[in-house]
Amino acid sequence: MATLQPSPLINATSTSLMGADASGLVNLTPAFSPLYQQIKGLILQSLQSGEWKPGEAIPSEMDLAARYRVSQGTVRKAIDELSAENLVVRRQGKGTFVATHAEQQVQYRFLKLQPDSGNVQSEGPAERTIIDCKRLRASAEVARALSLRSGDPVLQVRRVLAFSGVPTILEDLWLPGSPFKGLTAERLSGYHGPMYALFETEFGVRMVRADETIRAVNPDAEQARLLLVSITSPLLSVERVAYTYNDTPMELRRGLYRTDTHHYRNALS
Amino acid sequence: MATLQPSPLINATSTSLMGADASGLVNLTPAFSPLYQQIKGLILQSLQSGEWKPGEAIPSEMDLAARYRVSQGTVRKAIDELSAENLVVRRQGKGTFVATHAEQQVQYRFLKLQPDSGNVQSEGPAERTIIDCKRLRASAEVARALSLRSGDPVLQVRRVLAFSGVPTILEDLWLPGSPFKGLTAERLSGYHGPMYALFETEFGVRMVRADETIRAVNPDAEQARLLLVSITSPLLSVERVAYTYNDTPMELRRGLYRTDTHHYRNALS
DNA sequence: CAGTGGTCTAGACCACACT
DNA sequence: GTGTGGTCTAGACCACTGC
Repeated sequence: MATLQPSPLINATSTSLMGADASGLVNLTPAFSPLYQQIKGLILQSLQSGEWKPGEAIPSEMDLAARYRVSQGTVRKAIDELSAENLVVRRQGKGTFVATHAEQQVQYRFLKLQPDSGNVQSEGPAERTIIDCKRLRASAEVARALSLRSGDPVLQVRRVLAFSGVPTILEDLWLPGSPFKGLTAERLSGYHGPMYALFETEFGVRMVRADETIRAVNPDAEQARLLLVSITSPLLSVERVAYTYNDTPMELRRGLYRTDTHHYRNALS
Repeated sequence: MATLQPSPLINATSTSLMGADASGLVNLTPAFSPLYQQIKGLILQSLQSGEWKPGEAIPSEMDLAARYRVSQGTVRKAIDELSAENLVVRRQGKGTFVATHAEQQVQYRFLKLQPDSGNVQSEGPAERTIIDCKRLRASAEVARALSLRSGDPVLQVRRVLAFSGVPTILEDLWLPGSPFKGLTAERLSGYHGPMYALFETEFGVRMVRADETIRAVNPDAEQARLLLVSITSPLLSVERVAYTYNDTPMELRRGLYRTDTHHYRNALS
């Protein structure tokens, strides 16, 4: 747990010092970024490298300020942004913690489907059924989404989520083969809790961001069978690409949602 | 443009002063809020009351600090939050401006439908056709969404948006009657630009936030006719409630989106 | 050039959580 | 009590905009 300053920080000015800056940070005017952004980048590196793991506390603001030789306020601003991006969670009086999908509060953060009446809590947990889990070669489409090459090994998972016995979500997932080596249907079935939490603890992969593309479609015969609907039923198609740190895509997920008792909720601001 | 301090600000402590606080702000410990939150509330009031109109600059941080008798940093934190909520826009070197739907950059901020290939810009503006615009009494459902009473006067608008000649969006809107007195089909047809921009300039109603409920549905006969699709085509149903300041609902909008050449895009974080 | 928002620091004190 | 994040202040300087 070395706390050496990893590399010289670059300040925004060419010649003058700022405030009571004690570390003599200097910079050429062009190609620069604010100090707190650089600090944010350094913290991000430590998050990526696994120096602090999901659920753990990161060093206090004072410690980080000492480590990077900047003021507490600068560290604070860096952490503020990380907190706004849901990468860390601040808890007054306790510390700042690496965000995790395993917490009760933010479980299923990426799942926007809600029951029409009542809330997500009142509904109880989804009943999960793994339909399939196999290793195969990436198609061109999957490869593009995951930034792989066509033919690279990928893992494909198909599962159904049911609420109160009603199958509501049919999902196909594609995961890059190497980071998820060792993932099996048994592993998935045996785990109770969010899938992204399992990814964190078992494979060290933390999803931080995702993009969804939504369409209205009709299911094919097998999809209709698994969701117990007719092939003429309109369904929501939700294609998600989920990213780890560094905007690295780590999952392609195609969901089919029944929206007769549930709806996709989105807040615009 | 009076700059009197509107009301005594309440500080977080009971007896001691904070820092070099010169205004002697005092408070009982229970029932409090941070100073910058109170400042934010005061700025919000001025935004609501129309003291500063969309597109205009609000006073500088220094001016506001003097007006409210707090430090610049406290005003800054208040404005930071307003900026994060898209209520104001900061422009370095120029000032802080009341956000507006009329700006080129953030036009159609609430419209998440995008062409499958290319971006929103490359597509060019939508061709708009007002189908209907009439005054009527709020149904129970509409009344609930708009926080009105059943039977209260509302305005209903139906329109179609087409891209490259292809009708893609069919929208029904309901607006509370009193704030939008004087809105007619001609007014809407004659206006080129975002509808929410017209609401700002003509009716002083600024939409700041919205919730969308999304489902997959089939159109009825008339909807299918207007969108040039069959009644078996799956369509995206997007029901939106848009809010002004103070979480006051000011619009109910039901959209039917064709998703054969477009898709609903959502970023999760 | 002056004025604006943006960055950085330093120090004080508050609210909260644990021990 | 000690340590954490949270608030508030004051002052300095930087970066950008427009006169």
